[in-house]
Amino acid sequence: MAQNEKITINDIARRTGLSKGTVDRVLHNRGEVSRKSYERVMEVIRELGYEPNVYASLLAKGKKHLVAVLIPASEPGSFWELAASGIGRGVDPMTAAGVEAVPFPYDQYDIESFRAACAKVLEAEPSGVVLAPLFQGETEVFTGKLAESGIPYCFIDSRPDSNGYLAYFGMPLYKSGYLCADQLTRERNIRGALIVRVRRDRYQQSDPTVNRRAGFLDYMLENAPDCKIDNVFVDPNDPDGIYTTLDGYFSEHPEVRHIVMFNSRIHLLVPWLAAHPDPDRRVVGFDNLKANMDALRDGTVSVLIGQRPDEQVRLAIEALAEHALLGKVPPRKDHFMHMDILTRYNVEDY
Amino acid sequence: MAQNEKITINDIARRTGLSKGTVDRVLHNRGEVSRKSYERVMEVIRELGYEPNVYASLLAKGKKHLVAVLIPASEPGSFWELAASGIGRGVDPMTAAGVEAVPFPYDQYDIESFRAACAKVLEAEPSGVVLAPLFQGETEVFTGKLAESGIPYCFIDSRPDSNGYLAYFGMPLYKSGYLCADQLTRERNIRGALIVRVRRDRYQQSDPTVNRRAGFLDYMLENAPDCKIDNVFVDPNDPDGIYTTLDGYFSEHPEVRHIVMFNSRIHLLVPWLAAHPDPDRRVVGFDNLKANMDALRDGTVSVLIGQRPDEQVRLAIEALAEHALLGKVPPRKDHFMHMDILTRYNVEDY
DNA sequence: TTCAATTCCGTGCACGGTAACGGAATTATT
DNA sequence: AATAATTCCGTTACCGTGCACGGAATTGAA
Repeated sequence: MAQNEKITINDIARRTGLSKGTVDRVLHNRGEVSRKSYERVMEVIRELGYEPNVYASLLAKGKKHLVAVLIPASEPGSFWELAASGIGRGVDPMTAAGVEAVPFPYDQYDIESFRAACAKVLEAEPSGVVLAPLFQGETEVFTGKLAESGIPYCFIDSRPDSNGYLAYFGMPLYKSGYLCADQLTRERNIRGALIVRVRRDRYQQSDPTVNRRAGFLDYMLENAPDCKIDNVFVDPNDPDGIYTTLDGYFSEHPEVRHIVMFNSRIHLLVPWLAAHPDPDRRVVGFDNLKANMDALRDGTVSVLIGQRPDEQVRLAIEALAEHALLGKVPPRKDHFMHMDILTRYNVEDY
Repeated sequence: MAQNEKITINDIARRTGLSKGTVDRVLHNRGEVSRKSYERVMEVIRELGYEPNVYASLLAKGKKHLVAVLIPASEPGSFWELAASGIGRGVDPMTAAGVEAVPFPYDQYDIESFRAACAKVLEAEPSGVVLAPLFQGETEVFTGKLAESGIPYCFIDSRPDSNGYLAYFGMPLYKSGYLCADQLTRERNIRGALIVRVRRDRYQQSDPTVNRRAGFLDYMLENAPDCKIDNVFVDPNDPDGIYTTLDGYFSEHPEVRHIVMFNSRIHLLVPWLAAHPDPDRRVVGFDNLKANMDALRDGTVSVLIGQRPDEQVRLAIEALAEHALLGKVPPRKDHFMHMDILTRYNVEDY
């Protein structure tokens, strides 16, 4: 494959009668070049269509690009563990291109640990940052600092109203509630559905669950207005409480069958569900945690809606890498990812 | 970020008392090295955990790696157009790493054009080949030649029984028929279903459709043994014929409602479906062609099962790139990809 | 006009690896 | 033992960029 000869800065130097040192100064516009020479060089660059040789550049400055990934610590079986798995995966070709992604974990329930992680990130002087905006105010403070330092950043999972980010990768949250409702209501005349929420929701509402619930309720309003919809609250750390809560509710409301949760914790209901089998009940939850997928396999959960958090992380890293390496800016800012419908028949290869 | 110092071939040269020329010869085992020196070098390499610097290597040999993608010409709106779109996308970080993927299209109905494309690929001396085994015999001949030349290759879409490939990326075909049946039979007592096949199937059975049909029939046998299942054959190039065929069948069998196709051509049925709306009818097809997705949006098709052909191509290219650049061999050979369930509620962001 | 201060630019080494070339050391041949 | 043939290995010139250093050219001040 005889490519058309790649042109180098030497070619440009020769063409302009200048030296490669000067051409280099122009390319990285770090001054010390007369206006006349500058323009002449730029002209020839455009004319010949010069493109820098990435390996040579990388080799010369011997610098690896660091992409910091600022997400909650990945406790085993948690949603953020899935996200974290996107850091290593699929990034190998990029590693070869001189990009290294490094996680900066923090405790998602402790704002102080978030602040500490942010400080560490700034200290590491990364070429880019991937983060999930869990703490709204603090996130704003941090991204402000990033902007000051000229460090680009991408959001995943959710997205604040600000505007300075390079790109966002996440599920369309409102629509996912809609989809969820459609999967729950296969039958025409659904009588009732129960929304199970974790107790924390009452105080600290997370963006994803709020939006999903909104989409869900709108769908039901449009398509099943007569359906009774109830809410119960449970404590994730109290399995017995969950069991008795469900027992209590369903003994009072035998006409209600279907169950939905808008966070990733549907697996918490498995003990009760397994103890009260009902082939006509539909149970819909979110996210492909291992425990959730197991529940899908044994039939206690009907459908999971997945969003591939690992892909979100990977794409965000890629976007930042391309920005760092080639100066590329993604054509769109907001990338709403596909919502995967998981059933027992397609969960195996997920 | 002060990394632990990267060790270079110079370090190894110093440690062994040899020169970097010798170390290089060992690394690429191109002979002219005494057994003793060879082993000494290998020992130190292991000891220090040497890893070659990819950019330096790439820069020095100034060679781009070529990955040939041997798939049918991407006619607009066809399945292979989707696959071809994976060639450019997401490969950018790899382009930076010195890998270029180039399509070698051929006519999927003309074995001669396939042979010609194969010849071109061999001539181009690629570092790897991605191909879909449409012509069984000829594919075997070609992969034999690749093996002779030591060129690794990956299959996508489908996979022959041979064993020399580096990796395979595709949908689990049999299981996809199973999934398809589950999506078709939401209701308990389904009366009948119609399988629409393209006429060519009778003579040249493609692997994917055969396997899908097998999975479908097995599911029905297990879960809905009383369901009547019929087959009709249509000619893709004769829209009127399709219309009258369906008209004819359904006037004779009003009790049958649901329709399924195992190739990517479900969109061929849209004119008839649109003219005969039925809210209780379920129509399931495969692959996210634009025409199919449009049918999903307007409600004529209920569910599509997608396999992300672009991802398959991308992953195959990546695997070959890693092999070429770093000598990595994928841990598994067979990668069965997730089957996406598409409905009108999640088709937008696909 | 002369010398100092800027501004601008060329030179040359480094980055880590590749591969051609030729020479030293070893072995084979007469 | 002398010469030829091998085997083995070191040297060296790249690949295209980045960047420090120093010097030439230009401008300013005296």
